[in-house]
Amino acid sequence: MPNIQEEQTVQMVHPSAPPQKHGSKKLRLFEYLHEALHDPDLRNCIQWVDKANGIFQFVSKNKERLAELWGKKKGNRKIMTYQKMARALRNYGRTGEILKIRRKLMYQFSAIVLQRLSPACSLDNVFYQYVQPGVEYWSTHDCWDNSRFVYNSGYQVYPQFC
DNA sequence: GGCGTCGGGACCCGAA
DNA sequence: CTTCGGGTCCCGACGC
Repeated sequence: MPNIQEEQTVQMVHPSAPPQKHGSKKLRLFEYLHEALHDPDLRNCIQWVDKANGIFQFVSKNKERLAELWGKKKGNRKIMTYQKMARALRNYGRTGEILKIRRKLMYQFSAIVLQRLSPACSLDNVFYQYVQPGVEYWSTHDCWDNSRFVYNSGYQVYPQFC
């Protein structure tokens, strides 16, 4: 099992940092999506495909609604659209925070993010998600095997027909 | 054609 | 005042 240990402590904000008002930290897109995934009212917009591995997907019909909510939450001038939101999502591919899965509207939280988002979640649940801190991840392309969820490295994220 | 995806690039805004 | 992070907005191109 990979050792995803104290990444958290490293990322921790120093106590010397100025306190946030009303707990109003800057909400990150992936945090919002994770929240949305646990909101029953948004199940027609976004839903888990494989919760244990952080794989989720947008619902084609209502993905714009979720995008709009996100845009409002951020107080953007123009209305947020799925296309624009997905642009931000694509940038996560470079940092490895969220990876694109070669399936329609499907993405995956990396293990570190997943862990940061739900500390209560045991590492056992994500043990075969292979994300190492400091390693670069190139999203999509040449990393897909049609028959199953497989990444560049040959990691199998979704054990189905093995 | 429609829908989804991709990535460059300019720009914005709040925090450092 | 400048830099930087994290988007935001627009766009052309491409694949299914």
